[in-house]
Amino acid sequence: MTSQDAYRPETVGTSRRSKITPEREQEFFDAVLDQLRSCGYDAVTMEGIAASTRCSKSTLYRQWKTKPQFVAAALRSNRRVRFTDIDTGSLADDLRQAAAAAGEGTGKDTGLLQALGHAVMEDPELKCALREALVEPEIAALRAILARGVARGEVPAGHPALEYVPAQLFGMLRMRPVLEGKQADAAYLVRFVEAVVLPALGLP
Amino acid sequence: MTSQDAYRPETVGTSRRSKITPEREQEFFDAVLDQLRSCGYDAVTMEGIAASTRCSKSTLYRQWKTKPQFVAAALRSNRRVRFTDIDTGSLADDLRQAAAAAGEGTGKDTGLLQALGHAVMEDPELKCALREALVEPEIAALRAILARGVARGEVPAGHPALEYVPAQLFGMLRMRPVLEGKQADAAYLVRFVEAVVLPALGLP
DNA sequence: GTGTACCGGTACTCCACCGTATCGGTACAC
DNA sequence: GTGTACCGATACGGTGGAGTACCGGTACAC
Repeated sequence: MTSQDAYRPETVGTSRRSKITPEREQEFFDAVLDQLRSCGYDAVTMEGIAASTRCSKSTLYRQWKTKPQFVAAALRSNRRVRFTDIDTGSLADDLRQAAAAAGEGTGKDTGLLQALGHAVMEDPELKCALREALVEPEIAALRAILARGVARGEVPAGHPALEYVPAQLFGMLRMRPVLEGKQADAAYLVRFVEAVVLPALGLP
Repeated sequence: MTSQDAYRPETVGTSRRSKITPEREQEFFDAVLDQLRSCGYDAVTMEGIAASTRCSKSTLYRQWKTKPQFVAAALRSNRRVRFTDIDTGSLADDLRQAAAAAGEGTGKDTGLLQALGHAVMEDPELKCALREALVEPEIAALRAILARGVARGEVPAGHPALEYVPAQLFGMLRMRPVLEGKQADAAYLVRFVEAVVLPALGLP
């Protein structure tokens, strides 16, 4: 009953059948992701999402055939890379910035990873969506940062610590809440990079 | 097995005259833990456990009032420390051995942590059981290893990398399956310790 | 032999959710 | 105005698991 005039003219004349605007669709996805993060995969129910977004179950099932497909679509909508535009010219500073950026979104992507941990094992489509939405883009961006550092000669190619850098960052992000009960914020991750990652790579 | 010291039905007021032997009880717990690891918390059903252990639901509900309490009891039965008896006299060797030991049980405790990730947020008893069964004993043992190294003067007290060692080990254990799709086995973890942890601590 | 207390089995109620079907209302096309 | 296609609401069938209730069987104490 509110945003009915937010519509795209160029899609009207064609065969656009759904009256769900992209903005409305994003509301559905946001509700799914919020619920995933706060209560886990099994707590995401079509009825719950329908109620919290004030639409009907029918509407959801018209757009997505099953719950896993719905959740997968929500994940894909979340695809965004945090580390892509980091390039300070110095590997140490790049890694500090990456750590800070990872700490920014704390409890968001990490929570999704946690929530989907086991659901992923039963639905391949979900697994695929999770990987391409959350895991691979971040890993690729981090590897690019490292490759630039190697190309500049800051670290010798094939340095044994190189391969562990992405897993270390994500691991700390993931494990601090479990071990210490505190979120791994930007300051914590930057300290970690300076105390462990840089020394292991032979950087100041 | 080996639970007589920590478990005595006749001394606990709750257990009346149960005919469930400790060995039989452990069968229940093992079934719960297996199911947890392979399919997640929600996949653990009282009916399923009863069927797979060829007992009746009634029997389970006579011993444990609810499913979360049952799972918590299973977790507590799993309490055992892997790092306690590591003491080679050298911090580097201790850490190598700890890494190897952590890799041994790969996919066991790690799987449990993963499976209970979100269920824990709704049941405080479960959360408590998880922490005291899996998290805190291992952390304490690792900290003891590090403290001995500091006491021997191998690493200066207050070295900034010290506080991250436990989280690093668990983080790698947990993240490699996600990032690379492979289990973090003992060889992988030992390589990690030698490539990252020891250099960060200033050890050879 | 008798009593007791537990075990296994099963049937049951309750409830939540998935996914489908139906219906009235309404925005837009023509 | 008329038609069409979608939306929201709601009701429904089906499934599956949490707990409960009840039963017959049986091991053990005395």
